[in-house]
Amino acid sequence: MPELPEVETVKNDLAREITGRKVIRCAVFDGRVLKVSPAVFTGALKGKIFGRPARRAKAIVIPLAPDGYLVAQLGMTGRFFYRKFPLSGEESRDVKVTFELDNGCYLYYLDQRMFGRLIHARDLAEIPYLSAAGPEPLGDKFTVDYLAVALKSRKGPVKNLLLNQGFVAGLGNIYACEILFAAGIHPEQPAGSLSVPDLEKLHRHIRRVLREAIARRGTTLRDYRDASGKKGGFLEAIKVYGKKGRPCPGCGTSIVRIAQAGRSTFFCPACQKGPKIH
DNA sequence: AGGTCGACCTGGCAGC
DNA sequence: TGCTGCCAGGTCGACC
Repeated sequence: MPELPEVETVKNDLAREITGRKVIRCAVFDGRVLKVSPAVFTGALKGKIFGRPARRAKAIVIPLAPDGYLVAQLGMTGRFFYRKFPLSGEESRDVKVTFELDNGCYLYYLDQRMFGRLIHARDLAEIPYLSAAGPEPLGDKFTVDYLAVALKSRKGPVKNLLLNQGFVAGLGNIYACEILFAAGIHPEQPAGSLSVPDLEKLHRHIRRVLREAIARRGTTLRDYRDASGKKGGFLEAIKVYGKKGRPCPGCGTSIVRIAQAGRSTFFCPACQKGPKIH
């Protein structure tokens, strides 16, 4: 489900609500979202105080006092829900882990498909996903020069490289499609064959699309919710993702769906020319 | 080493 | 009304 803008939104919500709160009780309802046994996990979390949550790639990193971290990878359908009152009945269907806090409120981790993980770590270096993540697209290290070097000699389609977290951290299927549409770049264009103007456009639109999506609190296609249970507002700004057969907002041509590396790609064959090398 | 594919899960929806 | 097959915001390990 969640790509950078959605994770950033949830992280900001959590920062407001749980920073400085102590975990009074922790209960696990399905250990498959953990990497250790429920007993080990709850033992590690009980009595800890949440520091201010941060985001790295698509992970939420919550420092714990006096030591350690809680790292959440939301996968496709993982989500946090912060509430003053306990969930009940239908609401609690996908609840996997519950944290009772010292202000009487509850933090829930829910996950329908259970591709997400809650990880307790003493040190962030223990988590390969974090070590392997490339530069943050909204950070200082993500420059046009970085793009030029990183893409050089890459033969694969540019769309696939955008999804590679080691190349740039945080993009997923929705924003990769939207960014390429905004930049006018064909998703099958070999990454290494992009011109300098294309690299500049790609860089600019990666940042612009992500910033706008964060401002609108992410995209809800179906499952995504923020930490108070609300949908994101970027759906109305989506131009191509999920819009096969609908007219391109730029030129009216029908949006096309193809599969790349086993995942759907949506694009406008008229506005996104190429691939130039075939 | 770069790139692709299936597996991991549950559930909603289209089509028959 | 079933039933079947396809699809889904991600990541990982196996393989070519």
